[in-house]
Amino acid sequence: MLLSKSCVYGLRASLYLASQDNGEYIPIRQMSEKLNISFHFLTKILQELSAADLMESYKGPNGGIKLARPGADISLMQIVIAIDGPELLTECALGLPGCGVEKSCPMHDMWAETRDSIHQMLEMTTLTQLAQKGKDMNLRLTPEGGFIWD
Amino acid sequence: MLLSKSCVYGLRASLYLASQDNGEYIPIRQMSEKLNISFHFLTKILQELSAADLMESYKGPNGGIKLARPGADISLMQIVIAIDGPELLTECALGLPGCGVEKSCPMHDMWAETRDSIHQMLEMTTLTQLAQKGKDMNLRLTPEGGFIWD
DNA sequence: AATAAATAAGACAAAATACTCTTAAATATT
DNA sequence: AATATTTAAGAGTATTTTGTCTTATTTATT
Repeated sequence: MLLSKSCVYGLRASLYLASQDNGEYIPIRQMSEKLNISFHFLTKILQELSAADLMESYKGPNGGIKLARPGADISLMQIVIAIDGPELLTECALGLPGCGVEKSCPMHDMWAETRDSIHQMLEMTTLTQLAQKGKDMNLRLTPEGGFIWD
Repeated sequence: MLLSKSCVYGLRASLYLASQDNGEYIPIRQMSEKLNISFHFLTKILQELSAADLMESYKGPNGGIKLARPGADISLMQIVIAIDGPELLTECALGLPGCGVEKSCPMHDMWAETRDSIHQMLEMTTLTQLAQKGKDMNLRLTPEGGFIWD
């Protein structure tokens, strides 16, 4: 499993927000129902993203959550690091502490390559790119197969 | 985290065995001490690999475990699938069930590419290759930085 | 036959992750 | 001011993963 479940939920929520007409706050409850994610659990994840300055929340009626910046300025990498931390891109494939600093493990080089391609993928892709693609091609963002409208 | 801890332990043990003069059974206790992995936990993992016909065990004095086939005929992929299952190579990056069969998620294409490069890496690499590399270059297989001898 | 060395198997415990529930705080509306 | 709507926070539960411990079984050696 590449990403934790929390991280995957965070990505889906981010894409949901990036697909909305931006500016206004979206209630977490609405989003949790659309995306089929437990409301309280999603709230916690979004709090992490807010703490990382990727989202902003507002309490009270008409409150909710929104992206802190245009989706074009937020990469998938930033979401992943905010939730799962940087370990995916730093850890040894064989879990050996200090691998690479002095001695490396036998998988070091090949894993560095593969890790780079994962890094590239996450770094180069913005929320807006994927949101646009999802809208244009009517792709899936929910378990049921819908995007943000249905 | 790409691979589970069990899987990483399984890979390290496999590389340890592939680095030995082949043929004889290696006691699990010895291996667990060298690799700094809990003996009973490692035993369980090796049982999974035995069940997958990747290893063979023998009870009693002079017993232990060994590769069921030459290390050159066992890829990292086989170890990974035996322990973690095929999910890494089949699952949707956003965890959406049925992604790809009818509708795809917005990450589908890019994840398919990255996944392929992971697949390639694991499929193309054999235990013997890495064991040889480890011996030749005196690389790290233990937390302390040693290979199979020290 | 007895003993010792090894894996097999299963119960158990601890830790991490995933998820739920309750109460508090903020804010708009009436 | 009162009420309703929303996030914040923290306690609590469930599940999965990781790790430990005990007992049984197999087999070589004496």
